Amino acid sequence: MLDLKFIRENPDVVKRAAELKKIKVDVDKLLELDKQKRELLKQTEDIKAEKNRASEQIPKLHGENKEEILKRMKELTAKEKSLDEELKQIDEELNHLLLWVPQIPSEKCPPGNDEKDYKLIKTWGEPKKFDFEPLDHMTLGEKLDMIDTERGVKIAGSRNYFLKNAGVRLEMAILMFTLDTLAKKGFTPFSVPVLVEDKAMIGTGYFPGGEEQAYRIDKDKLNLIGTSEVAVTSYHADEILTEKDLPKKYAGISPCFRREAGTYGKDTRGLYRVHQFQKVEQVIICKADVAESQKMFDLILGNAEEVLQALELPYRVVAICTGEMGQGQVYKNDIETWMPSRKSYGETHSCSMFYDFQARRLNLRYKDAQGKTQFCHTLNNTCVASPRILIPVMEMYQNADGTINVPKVLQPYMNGVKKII
RNA sequence: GGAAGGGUCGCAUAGUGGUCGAGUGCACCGGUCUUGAAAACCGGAACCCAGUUUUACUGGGUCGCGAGUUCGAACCUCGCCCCUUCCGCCA
Repeated sequence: MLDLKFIRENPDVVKRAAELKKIKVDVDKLLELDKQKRELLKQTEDIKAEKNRASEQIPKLHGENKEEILKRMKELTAKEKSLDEELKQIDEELNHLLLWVPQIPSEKCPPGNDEKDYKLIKTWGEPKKFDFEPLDHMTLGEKLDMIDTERGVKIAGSRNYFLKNAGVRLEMAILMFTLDTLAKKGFTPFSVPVLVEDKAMIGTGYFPGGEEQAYRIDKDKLNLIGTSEVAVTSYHADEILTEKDLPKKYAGISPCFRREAGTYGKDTRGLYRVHQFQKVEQVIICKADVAESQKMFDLILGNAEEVLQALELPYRVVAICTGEMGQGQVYKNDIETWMPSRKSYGETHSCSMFYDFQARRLNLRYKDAQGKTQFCHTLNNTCVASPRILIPVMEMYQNADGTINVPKVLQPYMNGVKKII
């Protein structure tokens, strides 16, 4: 959500942002409603002020004077009621429109509409050259009895899977290694509710607009989260934090659920695109300062890179173009990790900064050093997501005989096992 | 799921229709006093919206949320949410 004052003063900037992000929102209508609202507000507040003054007098009055003023009060109340009704309608419409207004993308974002327009920021490591014909993670997983998608689909439909045996242990090892890495850097781990109310989905910017991507438990009006970001960023909603307690560095771990609507027929083989996965997510809540936000962005991007480097997986970092950015994002980088079976880099991480977009929706504030109350800035980045990360791990570490070496840093998390056979 | 009790400015509480413009205690911030601290005393302090002459002032709103009764609601009525205790069920 943007500050209404900002929209009033910069309508063209807002319209341009909506165009770049391909979001349909009638800014002129919004400003017209805003104007109407303020006019009505003035009228109803004048009436309320008169009523308040009269209320003080009434107990002191008697007889005719009193009858007269009571009559006047009745009239005022009737007028007030109809104005309030009108105001309520306009306010509802205004708030609805406001929820669609996008955050202004940073100047640094490459313009464009799809992956072709991403800008390469950096690459790390070299795609591996095998001296044998490498297998893909599915073939390896079936051979080593680590993955069973056939039965996953049998009981849960397409894009579902079982992990088994070393598959389970490998996933848990990666998650625990990542959580430990973050804990050492002062991140507080969170295990979160995966079913949340609408306000958390709206607060983090997923609703309205993302309803088709979320599983919905209608009976209880709850939604399955697609990322622990939703719960962790909402953790301090409606609170006023203190500047000296910022930044908050949080690490959420949770199962994540995505309907993958509109991706029919895309990435159907293997563990790349599935309905349920596990993720360790970094969430930052910091003071409202652009330089501080940038610093935090670099920090959480660096943390994710550090995990990939520890796993010795080649990757690259790309800047996402405006047309592919979310409504609330100011700037976004993806990390793509080399996946031999795809013969390309595949998205494994997504790092976003929001400035105060989410904080405004969540009513998440802090008192600054001068004692002024301000909206916080928020950011988040994947630290690791499984099973997608299992694709490069299994494929990069495979041997000619179909066994898989366990990355060195994960061995302590696998009871010292060095090789999956 | 059933029964009872409860939700007031950080915490604890007072408040049963107008003087609540929400009192008191603790905690907090500033000051006086003190070598310093404590104590004592004095003062201050929430949040949201609108407007203006914009480091300030004025008006409006906020006692879990929403509606109703009334000239007027923290207070009365109804609905909802949440918490506590007991019973039932249960990983």
